[in-house]
Amino acid sequence: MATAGRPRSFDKDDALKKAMYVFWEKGYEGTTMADLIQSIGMKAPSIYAAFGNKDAIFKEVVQSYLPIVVNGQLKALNSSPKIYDAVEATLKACVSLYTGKDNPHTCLVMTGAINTAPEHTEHVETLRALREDYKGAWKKRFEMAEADQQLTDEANPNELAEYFTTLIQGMTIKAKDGASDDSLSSTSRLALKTLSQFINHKQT
Amino acid sequence: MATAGRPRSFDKDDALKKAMYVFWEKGYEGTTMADLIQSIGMKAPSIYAAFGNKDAIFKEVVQSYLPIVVNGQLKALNSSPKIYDAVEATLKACVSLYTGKDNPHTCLVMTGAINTAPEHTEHVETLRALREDYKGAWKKRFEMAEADQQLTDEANPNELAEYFTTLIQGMTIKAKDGASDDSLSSTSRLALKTLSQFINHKQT
DNA sequence: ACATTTATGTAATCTATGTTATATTATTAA
DNA sequence: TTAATAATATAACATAGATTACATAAATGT
Repeated sequence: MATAGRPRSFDKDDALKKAMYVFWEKGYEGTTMADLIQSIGMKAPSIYAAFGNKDAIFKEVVQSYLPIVVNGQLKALNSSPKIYDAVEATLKACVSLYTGKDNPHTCLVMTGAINTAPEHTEHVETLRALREDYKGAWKKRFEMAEADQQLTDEANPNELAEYFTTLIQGMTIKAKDGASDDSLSSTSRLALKTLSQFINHKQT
Repeated sequence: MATAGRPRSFDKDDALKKAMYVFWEKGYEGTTMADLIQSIGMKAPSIYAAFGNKDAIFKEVVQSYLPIVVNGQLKALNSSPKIYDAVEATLKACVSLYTGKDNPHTCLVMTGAINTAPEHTEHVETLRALREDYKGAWKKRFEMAEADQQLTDEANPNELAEYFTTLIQGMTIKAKDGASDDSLSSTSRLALKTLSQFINHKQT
């Protein structure tokens, strides 16, 4: 039921999405309120009324960004029972995201808040924690593969997770620098050569 | 011979070094003139007289940082005629730099200017070009190895260069997030497993 | 000694950017 | 129709950060 008062003349979710793309492309420090005002198409007071301040908008933006990673990469990570195929699919999902024609060529979580002023280290820490979670998801997937005897004795889930997430983090900078889909794909292909050495081919 | 006028009461090279560490740790946007004033220990007018403005200081800082990469990583890249050993040594040099106890845990060229305001994209572009040069050095090294028949026919110098520099860029973010020497070292070890698959073991 | 030159510190200034005060408008409830 | 509520735009405000004006200090050259 509608409540009293003048109704909002814009859709908040739509505005959030627009803000997300701005932060995604320019990062927290590179984004100004003027940028957000322009992309959302509403004046400052309306935006402040709807979201709070710049920090609050960024927080909501980060939350609204997460499903992109969850529904893309983390879903791909569990898309196949075969660990090699799952990793291959996940890297493909990364490359698609980082070179997609309808979105900024990087990852908000990876490059959204690198060098902030001291008063905004909160966001740096938030994203760092998300990167840690992200690596945790990879580790868990490798532990599953290990339990499933798909990995050799030499394989270490934690090390493999670090290896792949390091590579992916590097890709987000490469993409921001303009790396092509082909370029990132061949890097993925090379990365998989390491994984293949840890795949257990014996039948149990 | 000394020229007329009151002599400068600080050493410019020393000041530049101090400024370098600040920018190295905090990046262009994360560094304020107040930070530089404090670390150099001289007031604004003296710093402006010696260097110009913040942009000019950053430019000098970047130039003064380059020898660290050249004398460390790029020297390591040519430290052995054997490509595998050379790459291994280079990765080791990276890890040492990114976890060294006397310096910020990242690379100024990789993370020094990621999200700047539009008026400072010049620095983003400068660092991007340096990253390109860096990758070029890797590519050249792999081309040498190729000419020396150390690589298999499947090996592609450009792809190998992209692969390793992507990984190294990822390491700079991992290190900034607090990754240990051991962690980065094991990532290096895994990365080398890909390279080993491209090493030509035949005698010619 | 004195003029000239350059560096220095204090304090002001300029500017970009985040945020809010005020008046107005559009809606619901009675 | 009128009161209450909430959103809106304009325009002002606040603040952090880069930069500079000005007076003073320390050197050189004559």
